[in-house]
Amino acid sequence: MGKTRELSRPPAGGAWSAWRPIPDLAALSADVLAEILDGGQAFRWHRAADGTFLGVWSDNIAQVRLATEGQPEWSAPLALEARVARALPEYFATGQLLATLADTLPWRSDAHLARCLADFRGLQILRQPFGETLLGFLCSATKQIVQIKQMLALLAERHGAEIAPGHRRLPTWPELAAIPEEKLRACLLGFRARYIAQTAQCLAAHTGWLEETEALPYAAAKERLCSLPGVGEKVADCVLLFGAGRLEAFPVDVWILKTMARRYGLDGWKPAQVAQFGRAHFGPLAGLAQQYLFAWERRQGRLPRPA
DNA sequence: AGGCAGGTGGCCA
DNA sequence: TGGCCACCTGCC
Repeated sequence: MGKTRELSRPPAGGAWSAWRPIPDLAALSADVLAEILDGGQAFRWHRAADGTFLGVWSDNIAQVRLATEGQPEWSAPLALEARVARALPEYFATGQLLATLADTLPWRSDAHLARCLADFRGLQILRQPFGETLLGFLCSATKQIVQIKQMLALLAERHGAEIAPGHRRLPTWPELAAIPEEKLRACLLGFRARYIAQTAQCLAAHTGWLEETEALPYAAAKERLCSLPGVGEKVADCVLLFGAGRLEAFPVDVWILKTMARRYGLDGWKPAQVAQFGRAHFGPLAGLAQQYLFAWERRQGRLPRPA
């Protein structure tokens, strides 16, 4: 194991820093790490054959892997090392102490939730850059993770600034506003290209709109997000959960609909009803609970797996 | 080979 | 409110 790791070629990006532990992040299983980085929260992490993940967010690039004891560790291109070191704690939301928080979920009265928590201990909700999270979930309509990743990879490759040799960030919203819809469409976006183009125009017309929205309380922030073209309740909740740390957001998509029907007997319930049930049953950490439920169903093979 | 896909918006009763 | 359908097109 150690040998193949040493023999495998480092990715592009020039010289890479030495591996260091991610501070304040407890040991994880490989399954849980994969759920965090490649389970539908973020779409710019790619797993190499040896299990190492390579990801980009804002102007940051990092590799992440598990040391032998399961301790997550990271490495960055030397030129970005200091910046990444600063950005990592926020991105992994290590200040949230979710392992402790998760204990306040109603697992004592919910046997299914209890086994999800036990099996995926350490599952973390990322705190991604708000604008990039919005872009990612605008791409997500009726697409699976593999394809969303493909769209964003193309957007970055063709329209994003280079941040290290061989690596490009996602285009910013001001940059997106300058791209004709046709060029967006060419990045495999399909009808989502129009949503992104129109949203970019909205944002360009209102400087500071995103930053203000991110700072608003949950309900007000969600309402504002839903006023953007292509953003409905589900997308807004995903953006707030994965891009703003609003753990009370409980996105309801077709999969959570199936999961809740199967595990909680909610057959035939409509999305709005399931959302209300979720908030009432799971409480202020409903979004975290949801991520555990997803992890469980994916392992059962009831959810599409990322490539 | 052809349907389907991790939503949203618009239109109709 | 509630249900239905178009929207793009790459992938299994």
